[in-house]
Amino acid sequence: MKITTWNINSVRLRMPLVAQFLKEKDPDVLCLQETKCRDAEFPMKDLSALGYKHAAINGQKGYHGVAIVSKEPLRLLEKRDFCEKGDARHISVEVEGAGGPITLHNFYVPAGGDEPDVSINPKFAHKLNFLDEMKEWGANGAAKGRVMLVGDLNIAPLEHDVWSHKALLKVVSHTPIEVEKLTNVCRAGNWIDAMRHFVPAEEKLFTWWSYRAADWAASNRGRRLDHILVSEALGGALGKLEVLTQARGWERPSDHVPVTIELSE
DNA sequence: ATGGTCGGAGCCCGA
Repeated sequence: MKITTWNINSVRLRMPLVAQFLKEKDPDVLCLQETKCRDAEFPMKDLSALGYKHAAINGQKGYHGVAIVSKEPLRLLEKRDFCEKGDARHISVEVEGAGGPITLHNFYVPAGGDEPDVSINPKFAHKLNFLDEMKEWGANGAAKGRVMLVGDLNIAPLEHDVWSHKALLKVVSHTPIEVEKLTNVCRAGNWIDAMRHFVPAEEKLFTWWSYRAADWAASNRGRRLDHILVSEALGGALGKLEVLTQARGWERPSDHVPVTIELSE
């Protein structure tokens, strides 16, 4: 089974790229973040025509929004309102894997604004609170059984998850406090970093490149903001990883690229 | 030395 996570930055605008991706890579399940539209505006007809007839959608007007689409049936489990702000940042489903049902969580963690200081930046405080709640949620049983957590976590935790560790120490997404919070999330749920299972920690690994660079590929100032975590029970099922870096060079791209994992069971 | 660019909404905000 192939599962892809992709921050699409407006699913309506990017639907031609989604179609191109699905035709080329043929994943079983696609998890999207930043869909930026209400559920009624989600391009379900286009996706259905591509063979993705099953969907679980948690959208809102203009901001955030997550969705899971699939070739095989999905069972909606929850749309959890972390931090109780009414943001559409989580959805979970059950999907049938070769070795039994899998619980799949799709997250869009708050970006956190520009200033890494909770006393002057409420968006940063929201991000840290969101991560604390994720930690509690994982510690209280969410990571038990066959569970996968994917999405844009808006944190690049390791030194080689950013183009320059030193230059980004005070830049939101790579500050020590955020890295510590995400590390605590992983510890509390015994989550396995599936991407780093395949790519050694000493190797650069990015999923996002800013729109502000004149030439994203030449400067290659990327960050690994998108993640795939699996519970211990799925650790042995990890088959293959593909980060589709070239998608950043497509016509009118998202600033994030699709990340696909294969599960053997 | 510190902009630079997107998307969606509606002439700014969030990323």
